[in-house]
Amino acid sequence: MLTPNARTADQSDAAPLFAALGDETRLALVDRLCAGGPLSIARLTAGSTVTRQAITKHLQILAAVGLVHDRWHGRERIWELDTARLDEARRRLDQISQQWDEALNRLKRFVED
Amino acid sequence: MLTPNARTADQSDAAPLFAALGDETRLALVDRLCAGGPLSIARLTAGSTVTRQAITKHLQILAAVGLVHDRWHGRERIWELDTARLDEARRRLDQISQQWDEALNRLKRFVED
DNA sequence: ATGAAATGCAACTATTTGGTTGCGTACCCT
DNA sequence: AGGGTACGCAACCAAATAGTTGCATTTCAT
Repeated sequence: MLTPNARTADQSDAAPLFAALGDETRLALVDRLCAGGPLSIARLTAGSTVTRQAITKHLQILAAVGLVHDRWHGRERIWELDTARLDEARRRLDQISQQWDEALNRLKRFVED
Repeated sequence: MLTPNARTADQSDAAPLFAALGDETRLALVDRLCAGGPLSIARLTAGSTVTRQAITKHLQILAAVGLVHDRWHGRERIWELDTARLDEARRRLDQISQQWDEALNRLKRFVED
């Protein structure tokens, strides 16, 4: 429809995603799941400075924005990156950065006139 | 050098950047500065639900990660996107998403074996 | 069957965060 | 000169956040 006030269509709920990533511990968790594949809470806790319960909470926050999901395997709760959602998130990041890029180019053209 | 444990080189301080973007109000500010060019605090406050002081604080948070910077013009404090840093941030986002992408592909290959 | 391992749940705490109000100051304009 | 406009600074507040500890539950392995 391209209404005059179109702005920010898809990035409307980008803030919670950024917020979920805006923590060192959580970013490290994403990192480890990225590099190491599915891991149990105990595994993820080992090497971390914080307690298992803290790790659990962080994982739940990541799950709330769909970046990870869990699966039970015996007495272990295995967490893994949600590849579909993660890819979606990646595309959203690209999209936002592209929006910024376009806007910046417009600004540059404006300044250079 | 490609050491065995290379991971996360440049995304070390990505968390504060994500955190700065992880707030609706701040994301909206970035948005407005993106679309509308440099604006004063009063201008940025108009149309927002929160007070001028709140806006000021948010701008300072964005400034702390280098996304915006300010410049005095008479009695007005003009805020604008820091294009250089923003571009850097954009590239960092791309880089992280690419890292994720590669890791996910590795995971997929691993699963499909 | 029993003990250790992996986890959940709940209560509690301290710090950070997002926001406010009140008041003072600098600047512009008529 | 004097009033309105744009802003800073500081104190304050409520809610959210990141973390803890303590205890109960399930599951595995011997």
